[in-house]
Amino acid sequence: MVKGASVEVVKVDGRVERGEQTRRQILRRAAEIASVEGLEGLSIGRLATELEVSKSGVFAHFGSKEELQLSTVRAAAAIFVRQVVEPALVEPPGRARLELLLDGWLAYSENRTFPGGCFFYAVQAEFDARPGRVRDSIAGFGREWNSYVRETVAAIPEVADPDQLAFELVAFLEMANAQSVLHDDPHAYERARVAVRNRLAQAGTAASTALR
Amino acid sequence: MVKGASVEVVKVDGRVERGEQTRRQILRRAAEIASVEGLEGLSIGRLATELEVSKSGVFAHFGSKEELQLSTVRAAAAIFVRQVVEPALVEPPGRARLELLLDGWLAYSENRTFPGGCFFYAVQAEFDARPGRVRDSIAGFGREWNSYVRETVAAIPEVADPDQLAFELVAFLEMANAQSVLHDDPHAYERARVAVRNRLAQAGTAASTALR
DNA sequence: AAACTAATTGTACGATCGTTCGTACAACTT
DNA sequence: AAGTTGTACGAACGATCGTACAATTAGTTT
Repeated sequence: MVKGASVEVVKVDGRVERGEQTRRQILRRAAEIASVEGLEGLSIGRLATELEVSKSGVFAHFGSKEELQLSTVRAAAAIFVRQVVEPALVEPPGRARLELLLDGWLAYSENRTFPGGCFFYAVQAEFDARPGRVRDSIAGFGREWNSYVRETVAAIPEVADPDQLAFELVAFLEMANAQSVLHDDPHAYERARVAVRNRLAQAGTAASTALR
Repeated sequence: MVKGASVEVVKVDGRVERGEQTRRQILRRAAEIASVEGLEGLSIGRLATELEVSKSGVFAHFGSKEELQLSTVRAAAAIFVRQVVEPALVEPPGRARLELLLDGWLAYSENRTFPGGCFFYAVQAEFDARPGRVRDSIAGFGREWNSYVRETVAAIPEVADPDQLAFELVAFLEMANAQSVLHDDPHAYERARVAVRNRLAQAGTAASTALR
């Protein structure tokens, strides 16, 4: 067996290697800025200044601001998946996985993975009413997230209406993020945890169907 | 009695009258734009072009962009109060007033009083992580709204924890707005109505305390 | 009719925006 | 060693941003 042949994929070009590292640094910083200032408030010049590189150097990586925004959204989605979705996969589908998922989300918001709180909360509100590829991309990730929560909820046998329950649970999460960031109120997360616990307890009883 | 003496307040100066009307038109349009593009995306030049007045004419009314933003927030708050808060006052404090308030909010979002959905949802997410007077103003109105919902909830005798219930109810409203605008999904409002009905039914039973 | 006042306008400014272009240099290929 | 490729740079572009200020128009007061 040739050593390293399967570790270093195909390319070992030091130039593109360096380029990709620069690109990663740009995108990480871009996601941080965008979570605070929005994807429109994110400017190429400011990004270059903060990273101490040239404006044209930043621009060359993406070719247009729209492409930078799209790449930033994708990069933030990867961070979100690694921080929220993947840790919950250690549990098999069911209530335990759901609780890990929701707790993971609240931790992701609370520990300020992005300085402005949840990246997607910020950019969804920014682009929800505009046309364009950036909005479509954001909406696509939002749909993916909603679907995943719904499926995770649906894996619990007692749940009667997964769509409805997923709607309410995600509402608690986003509300906690919004209240915490806007009002510097750490109690919001405890409110959300109580709401989640209460709602899941309700879903586990026959009363949930009787209440219709 | 002198006719009209109490109707036309003190001033009858046609110039300031015209000025105030212009100002109202500017602010109405500004709130519409800001609900879609945000308060930063709102530019004085664009505002002037759309209203077919001069850029300096718009600017003169406010003296700075920050003052325009602050005035826009106040104008939007007045519209919100008239459309959501005041109609619910026809009912005395209690469950009926709360239901009117929540239904009023959902209608305010659903019928697109502002083209981008709820004005405050949009600008809260935009300014929540930035410092400054505009953020402070938005946060102030947000606190007022939260307090009012909490007090309205607290007027219902069966409610054990008004803070918690208000948190959850508002979460449903904002989630409906967000889903509706981003995904063009009118069903989101029905989801919110179901969630509200279900949660209020739960609050009216002894089970709400037993579930702790 | 003249003097005054308030709303609105036109012109101009410096700064910053996204974008384009030619160039410099390091790294890889032959 | 010579040639090619990829990243990063500096300078400049037209457009738009918020802002400043003098001129103009419309309405009120004397």
